[in-house]
Amino acid sequence: MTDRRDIPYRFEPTATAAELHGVYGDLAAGQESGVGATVAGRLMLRRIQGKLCFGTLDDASGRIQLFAPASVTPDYDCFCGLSIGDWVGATGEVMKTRRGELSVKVEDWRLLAEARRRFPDKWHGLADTDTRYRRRYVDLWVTPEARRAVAIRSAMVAAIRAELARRGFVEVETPMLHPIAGGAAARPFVTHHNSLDCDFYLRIAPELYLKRLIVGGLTRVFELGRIFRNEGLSPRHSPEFTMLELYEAYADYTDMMTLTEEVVAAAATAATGAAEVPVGGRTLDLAAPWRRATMAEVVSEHLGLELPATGGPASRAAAELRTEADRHDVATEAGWSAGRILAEIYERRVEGELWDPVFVCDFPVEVSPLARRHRSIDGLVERFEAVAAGRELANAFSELADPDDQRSRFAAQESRRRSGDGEAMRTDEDYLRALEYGLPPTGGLGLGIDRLAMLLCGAETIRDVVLFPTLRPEAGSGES
RNA sequence: GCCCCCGUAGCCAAGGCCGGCAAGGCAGCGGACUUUUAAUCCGAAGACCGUGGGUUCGAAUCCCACCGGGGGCACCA
Repeated sequence: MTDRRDIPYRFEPTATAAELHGVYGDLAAGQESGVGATVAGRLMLRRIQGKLCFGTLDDASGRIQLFAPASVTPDYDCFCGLSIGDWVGATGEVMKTRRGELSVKVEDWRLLAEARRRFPDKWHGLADTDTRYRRRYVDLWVTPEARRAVAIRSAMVAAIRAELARRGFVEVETPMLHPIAGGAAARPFVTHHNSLDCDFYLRIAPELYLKRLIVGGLTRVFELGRIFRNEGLSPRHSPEFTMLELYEAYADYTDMMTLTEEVVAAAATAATGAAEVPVGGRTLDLAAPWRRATMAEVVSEHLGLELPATGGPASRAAAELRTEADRHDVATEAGWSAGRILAEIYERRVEGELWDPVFVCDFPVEVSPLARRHRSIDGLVERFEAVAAGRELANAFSELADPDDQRSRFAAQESRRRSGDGEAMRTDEDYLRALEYGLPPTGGLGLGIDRLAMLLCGAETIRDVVLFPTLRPEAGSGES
């Protein structure tokens, strides 16, 4: 008759494992439903009893047992000869075994794909991280957390899009190939376009293009996409990662705080069922509202003394902060303002200690070349970083709209670049031209999607929320 | 770029300090078994011990270099 090794061109499952458990979970042990179903998936376990064979089939939804008596199952010997890892489609009555395991009685079956390579140990799975990342297609079958991370991340991103759509934001796509790598301080990847015969940079941020769109009259825009930074790898850094950036006309950074805490809490609830998530054995409560504090406040709290936030490089405030920096082993440079030193102490010694979500507000102007000057404090800008579980989640500001101020900020960056700072920003003349057409008051926000996914998944490394992490290419072709 | 740790069969792994025939389990192969749940039982097999050098009568084990991974530092508005 039919050759069971023949692979069909299409196959129609009528139910998933989860659906069958939902509908027939109440069957009594040993009971037959009288209803047939067709399931498909990978055979992950197999128990042969002579004239009776049990298999465990995994599909995207979960697991279902295959119950195959020799008297019922066609080509029974072939069925028993299936390997762990083979893709199988099976049709038959839904029933429960005497021991109460919901099963499909295999009255017909097809091999859908052969697993020529042996699967990892059914109990211990994959322990070698290198293999897990390089062969994610195997890892996804044997590591439940890997599948869970995919589901959580997907639900999280969907919820973010839904929240933004509900608020009237328009999703756009701006270039990834940039003639000038702008919008952040980072080293870019360089590539070359042949027919234009010029170099392009993979974007390090979409910021400058999105603000051009605010100038263009799109008053609420966002982009959710990959950006690239040619820098070191770590459990929190990947050369390519996903960023949400959004811009809202007529809004300032306080509006961005409200938006951030609401969107993040909604995403957490949608993805994990609660705004409280377990992270490293502790609980992180992401429910709004989050604490708001100035950088000077959080640093003062952490060091246990009142510290100033502003003052020129020669001021008493700067001297006082430099003393504290030295005391806490934070390196500073001559010529730094009080705010710059404060920011350095914050980044090196305080940020990692902040557990509950907090908006750390008001950064020094020198490290924020695209943010608008603070409305009441000289030397600072209206900017915040959202921090949770010691990790930076988001960065936002009241956007700098004044083209003259922006030009002088770019000039300051250029002079830094001349003195050897490879990450300083370049002047973007077209962006200045856009500002000269008029950018209304605007609030902008950047949110690290991978970092948030890490929190929601309880992941210790960014590689666990990225399907195919960047690795050095394999030298050989593979094993066996 | 620097420092530390790891690499033993398709997978999980013992052995490494203190050099002497490379344990065990899963998967795979052969056999038994009609209600199993990591099925069980019997049998046979499977290893350039990451790669290349060195020390030694003898190296998975000690030393050096390299490759790959992990962690830390630096870098990361």
